[in-house]
Amino acid sequence: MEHRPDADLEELCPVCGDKVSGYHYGLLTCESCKGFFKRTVQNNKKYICAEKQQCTVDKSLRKRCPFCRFQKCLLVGMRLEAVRVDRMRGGRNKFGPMYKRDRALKQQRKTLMQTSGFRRELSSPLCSSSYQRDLAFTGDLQPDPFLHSIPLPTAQNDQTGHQCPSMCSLLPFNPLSATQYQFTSFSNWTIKLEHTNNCVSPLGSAAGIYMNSDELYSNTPQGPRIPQLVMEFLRCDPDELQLRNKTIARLKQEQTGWNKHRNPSTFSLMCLMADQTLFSIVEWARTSIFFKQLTVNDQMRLLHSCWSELLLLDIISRQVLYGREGSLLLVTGQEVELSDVASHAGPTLASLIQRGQELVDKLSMLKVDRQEFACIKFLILFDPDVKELEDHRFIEGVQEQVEETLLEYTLCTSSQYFGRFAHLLLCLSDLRALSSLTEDYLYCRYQSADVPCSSLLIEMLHAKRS
DNA sequence: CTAGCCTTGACC
DNA sequence: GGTCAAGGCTAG
Repeated sequence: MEHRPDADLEELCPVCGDKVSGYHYGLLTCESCKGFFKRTVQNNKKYICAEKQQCTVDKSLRKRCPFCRFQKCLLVGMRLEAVRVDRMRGGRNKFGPMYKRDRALKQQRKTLMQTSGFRRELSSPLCSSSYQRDLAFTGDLQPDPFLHSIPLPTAQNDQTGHQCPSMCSLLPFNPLSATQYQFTSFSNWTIKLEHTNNCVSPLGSAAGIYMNSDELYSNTPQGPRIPQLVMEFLRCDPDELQLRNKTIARLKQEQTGWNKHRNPSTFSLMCLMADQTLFSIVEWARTSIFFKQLTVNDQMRLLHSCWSELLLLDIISRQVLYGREGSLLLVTGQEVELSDVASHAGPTLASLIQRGQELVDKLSMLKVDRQEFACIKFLILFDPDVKELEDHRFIEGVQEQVEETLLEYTLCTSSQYFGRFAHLLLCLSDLRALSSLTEDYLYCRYQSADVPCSSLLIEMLHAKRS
């Protein structure tokens, strides 16, 4: 891809939307906002807003309210300290390397977006309808002995009884809606959602997610410098052993009702495991950075939109990280031979398993690690294309931030392999296509009354179709 | 006061 | 010597 040095200038000024003339005081802005910011800081100007400090700042209205204009300059990340106290002209300041890095990142992202077709509208060409119709739905994974023959492992730290609440009740009412926050400090991270006039930020993104530049990376003495946000994602990640124990406890509880009649089908067991995994996914999201700042409505919309992608990623990442070739590692810790699974599945399910396995192979070849899976989960969750979001801008900002973080991480850990990020995005496209097919399949099974009732899985299946 | 253009000078 | 983000200048 050819590099055009003036490609930056195609962007719009984050303050007023005018044409960008270059990097000024920390980020790409237009000439007039550069001048305005300089005059304001150099002359220590104090403005007053005649309205409610919420004036629109765009190219035509930027002169109307300097107070709101300056607030917006700070909000988008213009740096006070880039204005020189001594007024010395020319030369370079400490932000030089930052501008350089930002240029490289922007260029790389642009290239990757163009080449990988990452955006959802460009991906998933096989989604649902046409492809699904070609695969005749033929029903069941036969109730076969291979799963039942493996004793359920013993749960450690046994969990107490299970309830099956709906997702809404799992997401507690959030007393402060996102837009009501001024600042929400979280670890080293600050998510800024309203105007404020003192922030520290290198290259603030549109959502206003700010970090202290000294705290961008973890300080591991050996090995690659891991971006701090990746460490935060890892911290949010659920513990595999806990999930295993919860699932086993749930299955054992369900088991008490089985013996009276006959064993449930393998498919029903799989649904129960998926259902329990969904609970853990909701719990993960609910307690995760950024997500817990959203309104409950937005939380529900995001989860209803991406549950199957997260569910599949959970299964697939387990195979990549802990699995053995030729076998399927279940969330319970049980291992079943893939050939057994495939031979008992109908053609639709067999084809889904086949495609899933191909994705596992791809990701295994890439040696995708826990850090990358953790980032990908956030990429999936914060999907700005979801309809009717209340805080679309914030969600879009998180998405951009996570993309940048994942790109940085891949460059840190495998600089010799430049296309890693693009490969990961391509795998994500595959995952999206596959999850859509899987949803269709599950919905068919649900309509045939094959999916066990009163489960989160069913709530999710309904959500997108209602 | 605004904003477009000019000058400067450290860094590559 | 070229680049480009600082500060400076000035008509409107």
